[in-house]
Amino acid sequence: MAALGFEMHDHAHCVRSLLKQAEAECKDRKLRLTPVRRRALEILARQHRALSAYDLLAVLAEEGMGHQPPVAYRALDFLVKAGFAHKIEALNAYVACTHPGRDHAPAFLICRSCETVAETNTKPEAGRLGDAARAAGFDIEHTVVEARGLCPDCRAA
Amino acid sequence: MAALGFEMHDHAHCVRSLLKQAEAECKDRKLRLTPVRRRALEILARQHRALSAYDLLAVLAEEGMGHQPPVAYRALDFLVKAGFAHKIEALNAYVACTHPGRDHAPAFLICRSCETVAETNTKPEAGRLGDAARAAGFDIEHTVVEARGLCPDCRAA
DNA sequence: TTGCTAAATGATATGTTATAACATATCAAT
DNA sequence: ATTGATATGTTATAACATATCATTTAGCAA
Repeated sequence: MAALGFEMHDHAHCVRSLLKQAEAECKDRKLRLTPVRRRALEILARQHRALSAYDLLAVLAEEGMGHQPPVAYRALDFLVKAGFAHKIEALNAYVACTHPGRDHAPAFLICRSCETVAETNTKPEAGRLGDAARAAGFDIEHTVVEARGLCPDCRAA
Repeated sequence: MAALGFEMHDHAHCVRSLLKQAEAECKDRKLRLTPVRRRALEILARQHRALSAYDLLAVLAEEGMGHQPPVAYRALDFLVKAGFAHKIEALNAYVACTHPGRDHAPAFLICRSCETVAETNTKPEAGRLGDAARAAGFDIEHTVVEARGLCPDCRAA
């Protein structure tokens, strides 16, 4: 599974398909992709970068969809719980999920220069963390795996 | 390398040895372990839990070592840069490093019930994250690896 | 020992991220 | 139509973090 986000691609298509997937999944799971939530996802999806809740709020506000922090946080909360977005803990910011569908343990490559965020995934059970957890008798419920560094383009420049 | 923090141990000794190591290393590296910094490290080290900057500040303040946020943040900044403490991104909080010595890529097991934090370490180059980074041509400079879940004691209870 | 410099501290203010609390609106199933 | 559940609007505040500038202290060279 390669990382997404550092390569050129048909971005409009990428956004559309993300939205479509979300719609389909909401229908399936009887979740309500309301206008604010839909728009929030679209805003996140438009860029392979993390937006702070307040960045998102500013855009929503421009479009008359709510001016108060809870508007953004509720939408983000929904998207994250539904698996359509992830929080980047190291940035206190949020990205659209680019590996839609089923359960996954995401991991992120975050460029410190252009701030592009690429999502890939991990197997929490495997590797050193899994070993340590097993050795300690610790039951892992959720993992945060984030790498900061330089993406190929920024290294070149 | 096993995780530390979920087992009984001579904690007073654990703190003393941490402080000793920090002192020695500061001498070596010509860093200044000033009273506030030393006390901050001691406060963190006393518990295998993460403290917020404001938690730390409250304790420092009780002891007359400064009442304003920058006091805590400066001390934490020093300790983190020196490698004597780590920030837990998922908690916006800080723990004393229990794997003293230079350069390491720490990983944490965080109990959601008792909030104990155990430190272990990873090899960023290895595993799925390393694979994804290599595949993408991404140069990793720093990693955040944190697992939330239940520690053995809390599972038993 | 004095005076210089860099580092550390003190102090005020402000910026940023996140949630509590309560009122209102909308939906969806009787 | 009434009810119960979910979503939104709105105000206020909690929690986390940094900028800035004045002052003090430590380390060191003349």
